[in-house]
Amino acid sequence: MMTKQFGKSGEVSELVSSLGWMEEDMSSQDGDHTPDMNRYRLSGGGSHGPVELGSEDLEEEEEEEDDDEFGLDGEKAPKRRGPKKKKMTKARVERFRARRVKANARERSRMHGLNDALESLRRVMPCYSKTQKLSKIETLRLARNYIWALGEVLETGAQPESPGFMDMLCKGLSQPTSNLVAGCLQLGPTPAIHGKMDDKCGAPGGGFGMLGVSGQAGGHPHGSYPSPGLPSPPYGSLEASHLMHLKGCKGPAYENPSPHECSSGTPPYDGPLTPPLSISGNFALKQEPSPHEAERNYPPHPPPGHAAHYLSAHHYPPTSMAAPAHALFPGSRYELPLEMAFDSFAPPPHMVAAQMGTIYSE
DNA sequence: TAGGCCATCTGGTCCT
DNA sequence: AGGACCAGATGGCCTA
Repeated sequence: MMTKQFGKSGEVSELVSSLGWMEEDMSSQDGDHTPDMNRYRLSGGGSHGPVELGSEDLEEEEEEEDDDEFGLDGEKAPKRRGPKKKKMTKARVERFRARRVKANARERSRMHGLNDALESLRRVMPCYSKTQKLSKIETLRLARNYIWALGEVLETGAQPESPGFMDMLCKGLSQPTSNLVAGCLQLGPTPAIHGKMDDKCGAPGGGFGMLGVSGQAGGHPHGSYPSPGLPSPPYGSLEASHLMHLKGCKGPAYENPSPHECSSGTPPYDGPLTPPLSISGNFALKQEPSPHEAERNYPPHPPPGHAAHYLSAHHYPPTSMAAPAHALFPGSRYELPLEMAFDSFAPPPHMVAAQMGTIYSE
């Protein structure tokens, strides 16, 4: 591996020159992460890095041709099979570098495209905030749940403000994300959210329903996760006793879909989170394409019929969440009257369906 | 300070 | 040969 020391002056100069081409490469990039780039030039300690592509590679290749018959302990090793490696001439090294530089640039832009797509996904999630971005994994999980939940709405005519809706949304999400979603979905029809959806979750001073979720003082069974991006806790006043209990409604659909689902550090879903109180009206959010999307000329959404068909045919997440959600939320589990719990901002199901048509027909 | 999240580089694999 | 995709490695930033 990279156990070789830079002892020879030739190697050092080669290293310097190889840093030079990196310099060129990086300066040609968008520059957002220039500090990050520098570390690759300077570290040289990692298992990767431009250093490896310099003359060292060249020398290693040449040495290999002489030495690779011998193992580490000097014993005769079997001859390497396959075509003999071509000599790394200067020209080949240069071509290799150039290709690597291009590949890096492509990979960067590919990942940027992926991030753009993720960002546009965030914007159609029930809880979108510029200041408090969902992580990638949470975005995907919430998207899955959202599709599932909307499918339920279309399929069964269930109320999107029904008790199960938020449970479906929060299924498998981390506690902070669940709290965030819960807080967002309780936004009332205030100018703060009508005016701008870019920071719904951060709408200060009300708009939130009177029923908090996982209140700081005592609310959530798993503790409170005040979200940094939230100016004030929108989830404040609901007693823990008003929250659903995991045991009460834990069924097949509430089990974590797969043991791998939360492998990236997110705690496994271990209970229903908060009582769904209202929907913030994100359904009515008309999305504007991001600059990147506009550039890319994304194909149009499928027609409403297609969407409805898809949702109805696949209204469960593609994992083991197989039970109809509405079957899992029998009756009221809340001690508060519905008229208190659901604010008027929640769109009725037919509006939801209509809005889905609007979204898909854009 | 540990842990989570992220951007980036890199080499491997598959495909055209 | 070259591009797309992927996963591993690395280190920075942020937060509890």
